[in-house]
Amino acid sequence: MKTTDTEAETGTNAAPESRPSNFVRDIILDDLKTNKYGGRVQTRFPPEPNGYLHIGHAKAICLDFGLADEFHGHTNLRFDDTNPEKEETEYVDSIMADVKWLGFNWDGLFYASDYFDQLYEWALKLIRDGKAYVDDLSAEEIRKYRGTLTEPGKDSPYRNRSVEENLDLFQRMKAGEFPDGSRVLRAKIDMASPNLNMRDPVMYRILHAEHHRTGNKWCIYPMYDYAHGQSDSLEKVTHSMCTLEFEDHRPLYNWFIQQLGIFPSQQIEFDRLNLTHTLLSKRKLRQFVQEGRVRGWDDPRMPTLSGIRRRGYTPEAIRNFVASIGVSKTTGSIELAMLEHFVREDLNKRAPRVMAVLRPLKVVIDNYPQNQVEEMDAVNNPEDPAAGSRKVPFSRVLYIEQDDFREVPPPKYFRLSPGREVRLRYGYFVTCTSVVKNDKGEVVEVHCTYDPATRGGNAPDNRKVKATIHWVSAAHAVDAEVRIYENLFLKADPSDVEEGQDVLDNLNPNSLEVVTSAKLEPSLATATVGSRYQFERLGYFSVDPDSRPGKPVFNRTIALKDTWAKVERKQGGKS
RNA sequence: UGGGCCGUCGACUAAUGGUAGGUCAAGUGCCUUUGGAGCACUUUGUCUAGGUUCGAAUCCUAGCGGCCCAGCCA
Repeated sequence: MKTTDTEAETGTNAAPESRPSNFVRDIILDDLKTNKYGGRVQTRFPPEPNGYLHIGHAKAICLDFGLADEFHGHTNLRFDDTNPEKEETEYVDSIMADVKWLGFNWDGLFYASDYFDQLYEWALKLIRDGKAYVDDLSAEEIRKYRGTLTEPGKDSPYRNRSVEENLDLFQRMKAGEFPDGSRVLRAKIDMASPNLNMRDPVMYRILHAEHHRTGNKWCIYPMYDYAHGQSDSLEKVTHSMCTLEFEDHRPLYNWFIQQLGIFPSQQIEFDRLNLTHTLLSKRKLRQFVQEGRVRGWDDPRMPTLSGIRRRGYTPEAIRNFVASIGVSKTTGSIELAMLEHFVREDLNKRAPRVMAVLRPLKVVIDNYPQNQVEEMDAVNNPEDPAAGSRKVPFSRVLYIEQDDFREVPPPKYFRLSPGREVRLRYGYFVTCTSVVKNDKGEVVEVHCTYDPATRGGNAPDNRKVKATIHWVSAAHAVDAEVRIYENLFLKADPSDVEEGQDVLDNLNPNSLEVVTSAKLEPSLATATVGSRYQFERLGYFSVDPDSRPGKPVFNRTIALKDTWAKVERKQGGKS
């Protein structure tokens, strides 16, 4: 297993000693010390191909691959494809693409369905050993016989069939002699166990369904509990990490391995990722897609890896985020702000700066020569001198952001207003002299004068201005569509719903805002799909695949921190 | 109300019987040709009650609180 080194990774591989410890690493360290597995570390990432991967899976991926990597071990990608009714090749493909994008390469590529023959042989063995039996009870009867949380279950009347009869029936189940749901194969364990998973769990069910890989070869399919541990064992997995809800399954995981006398993989459970303002449920996400609440699995508002990739998040940011949140067994919820911090941190280092105006307000510099155009020098990235500089055209008519002008400036507002001088970034100092309004009284044009001595943005007399604002030359501007996203959920906990409502009622109706007439500096005319920029003073933006020649489409990845917005909020909102 | 797991700043997480620390968030100041970034500083924490111990966030007991389990899903 190796991580794929992407851009600007030099020196960011933190020294192992500075890595915060966690209980999973401690277990591995201990196993290494006691030579439990001959010094070997083998993990696996085992998604079911029934949907797209989301940020929660990123935690598992980073853990599975990262821990193995740390101890020079190996990691397999294994598709847990034991339920043909839910699984599709489309999902297999997207999962592989997402894992690679995150920066990981698997050693072995496996499918639980690779093991169907072996699993079947092992089932025959368990039957012969008197550890499994065919049950004719219906699903509902099985539920009734199972008992409850507080009452023990009852043995099925079919529990004590002879080995011969069980063998015959199970082989005929496989041969397709019985309809779906008519019989199951169950492990014979303990109907009175306080752990419901041990009350004779179902091993095989009859499903006359086409499997995305094995086609119609099988009409009986193993259950998760019967397939997972043995799959781990077959791959000689040493540390099988999964989420907390499988804790109660561990005794069963161990039981099958023990009865079969096969390689003893060990299951270790950790807390799944929960993020505020975010829903991480494949089922719900699928519903959003199917009901058209979002544009697809890769809608930039989705917490899927394909969604956040399209939005402009980087794999490095996600890996840093996951590393920072740690691993434990406490059930909690991480603030979205934490994720956003790592996205900004990474983008700040790598994203070239450009000037773009989202909501244009026309500015005319009255004393600037009518047809003059100057090429101003602009730094591409103040965080990265190697990024160099570019030329940006300056002329008499410009666009600035509507927010950067106020006819009546509120307290602490430093930007342009009548009589005030500000700096046009990389341009000149300009002073507002007058405004033009439409019949509704709205300012539609601002007139200024400039000081020719301040070319580039510095005054020879050292006078200061309190604000620097960005601009785009009207004659040179590239028109663009910009999509601005808000959280899909305004509530920190999306599943906190009123009586009789569901999460869909919590969906933020304003999660997408499309700005159709943004003005970009001309260097952006050739921006390639997927490339990321900082629009100065606004945020980070990336080029969407919907872009067409001459009409780029940008997604706002995330806004810059906005101290003014905070000040304004404190003052009681916009005036 | 049976079983399992878990309780450390607002959030996440470290301290492995010996100085309660880090990151995010929040706040203050400095700096600034991005009200960005950066730098410095600050606030707030061991669920409760007993016990063991020279010493407890850590071990024990009880209580309280949270999460998970009654699919022929994973």
